Amino acid sequence: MRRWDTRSEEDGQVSASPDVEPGARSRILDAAAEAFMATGFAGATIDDIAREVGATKGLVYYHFRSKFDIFLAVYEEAMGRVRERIEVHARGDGTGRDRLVAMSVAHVVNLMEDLAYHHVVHQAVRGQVATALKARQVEALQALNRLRTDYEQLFRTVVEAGIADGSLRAVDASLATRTLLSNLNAVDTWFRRIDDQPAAEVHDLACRIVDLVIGGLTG
Amino acid sequence: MRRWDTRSEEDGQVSASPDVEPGARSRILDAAAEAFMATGFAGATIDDIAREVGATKGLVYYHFRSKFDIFLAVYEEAMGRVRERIEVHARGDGTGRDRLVAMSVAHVVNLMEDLAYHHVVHQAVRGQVATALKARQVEALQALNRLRTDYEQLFRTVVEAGIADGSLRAVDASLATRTLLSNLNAVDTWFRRIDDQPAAEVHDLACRIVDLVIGGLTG
DNA sequence: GTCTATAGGCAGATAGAC
DNA sequence: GTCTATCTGCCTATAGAC
Repeated sequence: MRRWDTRSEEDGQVSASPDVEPGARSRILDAAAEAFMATGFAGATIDDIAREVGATKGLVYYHFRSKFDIFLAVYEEAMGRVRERIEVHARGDGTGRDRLVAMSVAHVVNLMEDLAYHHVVHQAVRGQVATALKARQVEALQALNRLRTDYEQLFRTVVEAGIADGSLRAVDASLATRTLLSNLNAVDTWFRRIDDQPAAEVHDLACRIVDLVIGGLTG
Repeated sequence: MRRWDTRSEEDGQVSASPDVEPGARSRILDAAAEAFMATGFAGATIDDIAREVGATKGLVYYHFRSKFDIFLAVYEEAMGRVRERIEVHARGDGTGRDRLVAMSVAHVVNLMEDLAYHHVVHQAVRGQVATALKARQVEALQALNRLRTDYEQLFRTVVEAGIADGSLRAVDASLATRTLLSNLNAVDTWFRRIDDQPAAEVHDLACRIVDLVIGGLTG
């Protein structure tokens, strides 16, 4: 994937082993995601981000051209991660309903684990980003929004399959998909991960939520 | 209810007849809600709000002490309106499910009609407000958050009633209520009212969404 | 690569004219 | 009541030292 935001090329490939110290770029992205979640894109300052990293502005501007470019990079990272996690479940040979449940659980687990990144996507989707954008930034943003639409399309295909094979009610697939995804995303309103909360607990909660969202409240 | 935000007392009571020109205060609140929705609390400027009203900063600061006080006033207005609309449906003699559906439809219709006000509540709940707050502002915010909690409690009571009378599945009432409300609120992510969209159409859409949220996707 | 210093602009808030 | 003018501080972004 093309990179629009980085100045240096130092960090081009993902670290091979998972337990090496993450590069400055990754740490900045993590810190930025947290800051954007806490006070919104406009409310977060570069100093906030730098402080969270344990550095100063200088570092941040060495790695990114502007605050909005950081936002774009977080957005891209978020979409890449969630897409990768969900895709496997979209294929598979269960009923539409089975696959939809698997995708939904994976989506919610990812949301819970990457909560701050998810919030950034949320802000992007809502369009709550208030800067005078340069042409290349508009382009990059649109490209990411397209990824986001493709992602929704993936869910829609499975919803349609479920209706066709009788494992889901015959509802309006378009409205149902949009409602489903926004319902799943709504978890970010109230969920806050407790320190050291075990993965199994997170997974269990995600399953219960998906059961409520897909199964409904009625018997 | 105590007023913390207004300097003048001119606008103390709501206009008796609905078709008089709304006062400056109301127009500022409407404009502020729109601005906060568009770019977030931090991103919106007082000049944006004033421009939308067709006035200048001076007017805004005559009616409100600070930007955050405007935010509080919008939040209060939003909670007052939605509470009033929902309360009647919580009582009534139907099953828990019937009442829950009625409340949910009313909630979504209100959300669609007061979309911008709803977004402000959303930001408040997420805590995406980034100012150094004065003691009296913290107090006011907490009071409104309490109203918000009470509102959720109203739904929870009905969910519990529905489980008790067998009209709803035996789910965890606390998680179900939180999920239900955040699902309903998630409509604000994608819904945008089309100009002059008739009320009947809005109501119909709300019913279909509530059917999906409460009834689920499975047969 | 990372820091310090600072330029430059914007926006919240106030004072005072009308 | 509403406007204009202005103060003030903060925040993005850059320049240049180390």
